[in-house]
Amino acid sequence: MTTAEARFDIMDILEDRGYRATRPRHAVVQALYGKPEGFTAEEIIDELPGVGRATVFRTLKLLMEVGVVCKLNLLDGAPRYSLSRVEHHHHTVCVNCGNVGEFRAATIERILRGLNGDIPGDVVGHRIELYITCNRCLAKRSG
Amino acid sequence: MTTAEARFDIMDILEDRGYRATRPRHAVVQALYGKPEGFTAEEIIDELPGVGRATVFRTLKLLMEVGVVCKLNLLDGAPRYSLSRVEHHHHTVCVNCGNVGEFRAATIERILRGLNGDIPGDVVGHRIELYITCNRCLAKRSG
DNA sequence: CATGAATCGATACAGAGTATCAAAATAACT
DNA sequence: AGTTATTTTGATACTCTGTATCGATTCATG
Repeated sequence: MTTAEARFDIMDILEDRGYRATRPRHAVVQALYGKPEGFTAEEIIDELPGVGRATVFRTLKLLMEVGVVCKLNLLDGAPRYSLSRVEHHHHTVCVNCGNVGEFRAATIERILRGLNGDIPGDVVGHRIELYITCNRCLAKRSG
Repeated sequence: MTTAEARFDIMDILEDRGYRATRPRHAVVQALYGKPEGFTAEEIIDELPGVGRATVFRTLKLLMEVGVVCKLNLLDGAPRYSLSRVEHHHHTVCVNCGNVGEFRAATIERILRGLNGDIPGDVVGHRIELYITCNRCLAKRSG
């Protein structure tokens, strides 16, 4: 799937859910494609001076609602967003530079489902974050 | 371990690391023992009018540093703190009432360690949150 | 008890996100 | 195309969570 195609896919998802495919939303979605390793809301706001601050946050919230954007926290709690590439996944977060990646681990999903009896309630979801030092930061450090 | 003993343990941990066992810190630590299911910073601040806002946050940060308090986020991102009872653990968070619990799952730790080859970097830590509807909320809902 | 370091409280500030609301864009319907 | 109803937008003020600053206080030590 190319970037352009993917972008229109996302706009289609919004329209399918009854949201309008407006110019500001297009702008935000397009900006996200330049951020394969995660981004902050402020980054997007700065890159799109024509789009209001509130609209950027509203659009990110919308995209999270429809499942194409995830929000996560760096180790120090700083918020970071990430465009989802695969359906169900979890995140690696570099503790050094903050870059975000995705990974899947079906075994873990299975274990978490099996855990249900040990948990005082009904499991409705989960979140896993792997904190790493990414290869780029490792290289920089040794080089 | 009783509450009182545990409380002094925490103060000991602080002293062992070179921090002073002051009256405000005692007050915060004691307050946490009344919150077995998690708490917000604001709750503690309100309960301890004699302790300054900044000091409560400073103490929570200190306690996180020495590993006896964890900070986590509800599904909506609202921050919540939790006193740790066991060494390495993860959290259950009720999506309805926000109560926090702990669980351990050695199998998952093992899998995550084994994942190292599939991850573009060095794994330095992880975080797992199980979102649940807790038994109390289930009971309320059906009752 | 004097001295210096650690800690405190008050307060101002910062970062991230939301509420409000009038104006603009869009869709739907003649 | 023109009118109307609805959604969305941008500006701005505000909230919430936490931090920086700084003079005053407390504490450990000699």
